[in-house]
Amino acid sequence: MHIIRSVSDADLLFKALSDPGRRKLMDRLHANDGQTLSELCRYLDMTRQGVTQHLAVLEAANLVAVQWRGREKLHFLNPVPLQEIYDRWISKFERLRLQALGELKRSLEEGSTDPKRRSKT
Amino acid sequence: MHIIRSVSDADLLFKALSDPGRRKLMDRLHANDGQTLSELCRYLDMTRQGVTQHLAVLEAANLVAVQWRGREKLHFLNPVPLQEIYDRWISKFERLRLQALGELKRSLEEGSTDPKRRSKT
DNA sequence: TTGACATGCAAGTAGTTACTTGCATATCAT
DNA sequence: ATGATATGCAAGTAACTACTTGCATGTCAA
Repeated sequence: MHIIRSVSDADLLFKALSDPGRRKLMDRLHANDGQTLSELCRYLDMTRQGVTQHLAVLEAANLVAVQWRGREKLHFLNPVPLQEIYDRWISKFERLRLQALGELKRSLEEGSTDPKRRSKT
Repeated sequence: MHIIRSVSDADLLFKALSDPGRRKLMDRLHANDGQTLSELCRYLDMTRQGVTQHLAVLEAANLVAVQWRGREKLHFLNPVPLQEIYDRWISKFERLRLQALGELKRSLEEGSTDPKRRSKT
């Protein structure tokens, strides 16, 4: 008995990026934006339907936008959601990282105590 | 018949971040680093075992490090892998984003053509 | 030493995900 | 018009994920 799952923007975004095939599609579009479905199929070892479904996930996460040209579907990257990941997740933890680096440096200079292993006094 | 799934570092990392409960744990640790398992359990509406398993995924992705103090298991954030996401995924697409902003600005100033919707001539 | 606390390990399960196959539809070129 | 191309939609399935329950183990405090 699971409770219902959240479907926030962040969820769609991280879920979309959690598959190596989808990340590969992002990479291929980064190398050459605006490719058709058939073109993108060449890079992945699966059926066209599989690729279609992966692209649909990327679209749902707003990482890829499509534009029709006749019978062809062109795919374009939208880098904005990635920036949101940075703002929400990377930059927030950046301070912590620099702080940890500082502590490491300091403890190395002082020569002894590991900053994480201080006793409970 | 699936082929075997990749288990690269990037995969562990994105998979770890793809669950809202695990992201919540990261947030709680960000607010207060070094909490025990029992403390972290208070924030999530699931059994201790569920939380344990989520923390194990974060550990496997190297996002959380543990340290034992008697019978208590303390959890500490490691922000370094997040930086790797930035280097590999965000910064790479940053140029594209700025470029798109520039094109948008230009096309707004010129007043007419949407840069993505140019005809095939 | 005993009981309460903090945690681990193993097995079971419902729901989700990542595919597949098969068929239908629209567009382009001749 | 006809065939080749580009794609969509629906249903089926194996593997995976996110949990749960039950029991075992180690540590602390009186």
